[in-house]
Amino acid sequence: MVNISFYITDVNYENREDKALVQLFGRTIDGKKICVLTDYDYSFYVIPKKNIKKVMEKVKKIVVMGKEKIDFVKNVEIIDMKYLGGDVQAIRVFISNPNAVREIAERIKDLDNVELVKETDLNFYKKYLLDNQITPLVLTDIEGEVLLDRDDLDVDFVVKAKKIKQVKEESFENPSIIAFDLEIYSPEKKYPSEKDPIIMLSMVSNDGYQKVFTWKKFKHNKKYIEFVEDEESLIHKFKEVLKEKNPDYVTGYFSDGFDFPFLQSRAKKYGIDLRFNNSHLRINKRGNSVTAKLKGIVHLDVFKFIGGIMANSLNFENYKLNTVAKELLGKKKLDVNLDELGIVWDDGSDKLLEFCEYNLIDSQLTLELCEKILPNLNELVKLTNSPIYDICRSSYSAIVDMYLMRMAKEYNEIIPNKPDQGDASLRRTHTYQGAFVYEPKPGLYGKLAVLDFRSLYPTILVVHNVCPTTLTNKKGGYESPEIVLESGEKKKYYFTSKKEGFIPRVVKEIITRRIRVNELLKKDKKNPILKARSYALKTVANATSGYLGFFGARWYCRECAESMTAWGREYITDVIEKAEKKGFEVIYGDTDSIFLVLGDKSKKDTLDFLDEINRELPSLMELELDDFYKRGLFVFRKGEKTGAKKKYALVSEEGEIKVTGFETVRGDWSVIAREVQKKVLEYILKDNDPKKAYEYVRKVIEKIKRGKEDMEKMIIKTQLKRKLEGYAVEGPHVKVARKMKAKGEYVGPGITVQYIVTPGKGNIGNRAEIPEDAKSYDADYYINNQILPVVEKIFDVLGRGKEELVGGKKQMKLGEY
DNA sequence: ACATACCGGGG
DNA sequence: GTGTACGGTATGT
Repeated sequence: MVNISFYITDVNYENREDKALVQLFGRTIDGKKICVLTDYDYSFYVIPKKNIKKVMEKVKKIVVMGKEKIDFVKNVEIIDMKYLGGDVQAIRVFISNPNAVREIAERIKDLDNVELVKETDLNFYKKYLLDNQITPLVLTDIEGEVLLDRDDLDVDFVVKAKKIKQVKEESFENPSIIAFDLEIYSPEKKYPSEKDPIIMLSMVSNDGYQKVFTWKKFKHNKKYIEFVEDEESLIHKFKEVLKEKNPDYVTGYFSDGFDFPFLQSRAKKYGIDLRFNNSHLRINKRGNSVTAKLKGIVHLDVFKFIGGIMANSLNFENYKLNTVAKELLGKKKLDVNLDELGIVWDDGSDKLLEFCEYNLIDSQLTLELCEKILPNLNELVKLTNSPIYDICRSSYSAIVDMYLMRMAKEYNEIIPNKPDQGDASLRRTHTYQGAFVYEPKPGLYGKLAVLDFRSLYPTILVVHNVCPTTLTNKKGGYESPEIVLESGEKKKYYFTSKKEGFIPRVVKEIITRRIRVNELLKKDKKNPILKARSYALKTVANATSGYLGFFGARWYCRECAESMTAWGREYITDVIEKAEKKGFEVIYGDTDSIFLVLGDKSKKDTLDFLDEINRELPSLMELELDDFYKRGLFVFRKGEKTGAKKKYALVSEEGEIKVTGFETVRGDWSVIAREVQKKVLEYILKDNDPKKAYEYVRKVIEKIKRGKEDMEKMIIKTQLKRKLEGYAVEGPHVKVARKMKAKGEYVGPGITVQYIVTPGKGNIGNRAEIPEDAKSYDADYYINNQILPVVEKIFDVLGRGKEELVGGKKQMKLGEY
């Protein structure tokens, strides 16, 4: 028997003979990599209509034929539980083989007097963590036997655990991390496809290890560069280094979507199995979302988390590595022209050094970003009891789901099932009235104050006890504002005040914990762990309210969601009325925020108004000052005279631009369109010089008309997503792809098609040409479809129509203005 | 008007 | 092997 303390980093399971074993990978307190194996019987609940003992006897006897052996119910017991707030007597059913759960559950559903079967739709490792209330990344004590016959696992030792306990709060603080990044060879100005080889691989770890592996020799004096024979040995190197260093985490930027899938497909070419802990590198494709998973070494894709969960609060212009590194680290990528990589590689010149450095820096930045987000990941892990791998890729609803399930276990609540496809799509068709949005008057405004409710929906949920478990027909408790249903019928919902609902209770816990954390944070402003904790608590609280109306939610409750938005509308409109009574000009408001034009009011008047409102609000609710702003721009709705909701730009007193709702021009637009949009926003918001912006655009349009604009800037790039035969509707890029194929170029899914729209009549597709074959561009197309859509909304507000902009000559579609 | 296809991140 | 991403826009039919 040994006693060991360790931190769980990764949770998996393996099928052994007659049952599944949970595998807990982690790091011991003295730094050894460990895999702990433990028995676990999947358990779920059966709620009978009546005759619980009889039903239990029948359940006990169920036997099903598995692939190789017979599966049966291992054990049953009667247990008092709660389900959606009510007390129930349930049968708890234990099964050793998780693969048999679904079939046995189906058989039970067919028995007489069975009302509900619950908790069968959770996968094995999640269920293990929930049932045993195990939190990953928290110090875990085990007692067990060391196994000596498990060479298949790449760890320092393997232990079969008899007892597992988590007693201390201590969490895993110093994981070893390796960041990696690939560079791919590609012919000039083409985005690489999986037919192209990997030519560089950088690996950087937080213990100081730094390498760039590449297979073309050139002169250099850098220690970090190591030459290898060819692409094949480069891939072997990746595997070797990862096995040798055996880090807790391996990280990349968009490595779920790019680096790992690419590595996998190139490795396959050479018959290399990227195998860790007796398991392949697993690439999971679902729709457009790809994940890459290794067993025992946790893969964290920095982009997935920053561009997913964190993006909501960060609100960056985009989530490219360069932008994110600039914003979060104050560091930039090395500025090289990647279009030249292929040429430089073919030349084999010393310029390759620059690209190696570029490759290295990408890994360094990724590593730093990973360390930066680690506190946030850790706090969410501890809040939800989910493995960090899952948290890194989770949606908001998944995080709430996990948090509620974890709390359900603490409060003895049976977890509701996820809706099946039918239920989910039915829920999807039910819409309900959302938040109140005050329609802005389009224009450019000076001196603004923005106020918002701190966690409006979560506080409403708590204050009015909104929960599927408290929803009732009886009056006397909390009565929602009047709600207009889809049918036009008016209705109110009631929530009892006699008992606290499950969700209000757990959300209140979060809100009060966050208030406490924020108090500590005031004294210790830069503490990253406290910051991350506050952030995690806020994230979960805010997402819970949306979750109640989310079709895939376990604790779905449309009435709750409807009531919450109704109360929200009441609170915000009330504040708007009061502000107007005070003599403030309200210019805009959305859900939980209001925008005031200060005019002759002072900042102090604003703060006094805030105090006044807060004195009247229930204690948990609070209206806060978001900030004062120098200027704000509100634009028209497309083709209408009214203001567009959720679309505005503000400049802070420090001169920082905050843009909301303006879709920044994407990669499938021409360079010229992107350039124009960027400059126009800058001229107007930063320099406060609309005239300059206007003149700038006029000049660009002139230049385009004269045919003098750079052809390069007219190139539009679109990815080919399927085989040419697979298209029912052929867009311009598909037609161009056919031309490429006719010229003998490789054409297949994944390639990027570039084209320029040339003059002529008819479909854009018929006029789209391969850039090198295009002699001229269609000025009308570029003005009407690329430049004007980007700027017209902004100029409309400033009272300058686009007729002036394009000059006397009429453009297509101009009539409507 | 409706259907279809692509964007994001990555070289 | 978990879930069936998603909201927005342009082009074709």
